[in-house]
Amino acid sequence: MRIGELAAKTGVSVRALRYYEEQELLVSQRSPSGQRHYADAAVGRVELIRQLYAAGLSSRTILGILPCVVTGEVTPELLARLTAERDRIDERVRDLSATRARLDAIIATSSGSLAAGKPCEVPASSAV
Amino acid sequence: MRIGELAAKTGVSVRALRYYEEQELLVSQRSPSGQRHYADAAVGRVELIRQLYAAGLSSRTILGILPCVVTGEVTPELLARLTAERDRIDERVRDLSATRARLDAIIATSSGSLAAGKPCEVPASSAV
DNA sequence: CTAAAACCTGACGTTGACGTCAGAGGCAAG
DNA sequence: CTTGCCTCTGACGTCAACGTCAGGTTTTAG
Repeated sequence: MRIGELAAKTGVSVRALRYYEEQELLVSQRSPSGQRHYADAAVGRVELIRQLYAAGLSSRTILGILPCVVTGEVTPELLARLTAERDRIDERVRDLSATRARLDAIIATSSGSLAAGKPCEVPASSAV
Repeated sequence: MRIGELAAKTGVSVRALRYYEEQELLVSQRSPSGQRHYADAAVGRVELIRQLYAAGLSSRTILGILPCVVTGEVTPELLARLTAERDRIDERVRDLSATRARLDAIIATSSGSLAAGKPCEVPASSAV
């Protein structure tokens, strides 16, 4: 398939796909005229790239761990990198959960108060 | 306290603190000569700002919800905003957890294989 | 055959949260 | 008083992940 079709299938812009190739995250076969052609597997590949971007990894980092995610060939060094990224994600989830709890506490108390027509109060932990 | 001390206490750069003020996230008393002075409460305030930034909110969004997080005064509109941001965080946590699981699966199988000296294999869900 | 649609490369523009530098003023210690 | 650190206000620089535009080629539909 050509780049437009891949873009349509993945919901990623054509520009982004060319950017991924520039970053060596994605490869393509070139036709004699220079047009990019992709195998069906490219769809999954792009989705994987998007997922890792969404997890906050940079293109540089993704480039580092992509080979082993794709092939399963894992050197001890790659394993360390994977573990480091997993731990970073864990930490991020903890941070997000803490923030979520903080917002949720405000939502819970204030929506209750609003419903009851009472003045709003908020837990001391939020008072700054 | 002056800006350098606040920076030291919060681990945030002086430049960042001035940026927060520019974004109206943080206020300061000015001395006659124009120097910024902060109350002790500013430390907690800066930490709150950092937490919200870390949760992926923009300065614009933080500006929108800060008043109610601080004072607990919540209008229905603010409540909607809070809820929207909480839901965004939830979604983000789900995405991150999915990615984490994917990395973890690779880590688990490959580290086992490495220990056993066997060739590495990876779950089909990861093969792209 | 021809026009539209898709593709190419190259290069500059964008956005957010600051970093960094210039030039000038403020403030406690010796 | 002056040395040295802190602070001030601009204002330009940075970085990532693309967006967008220009100018030209290729493919496809009729």
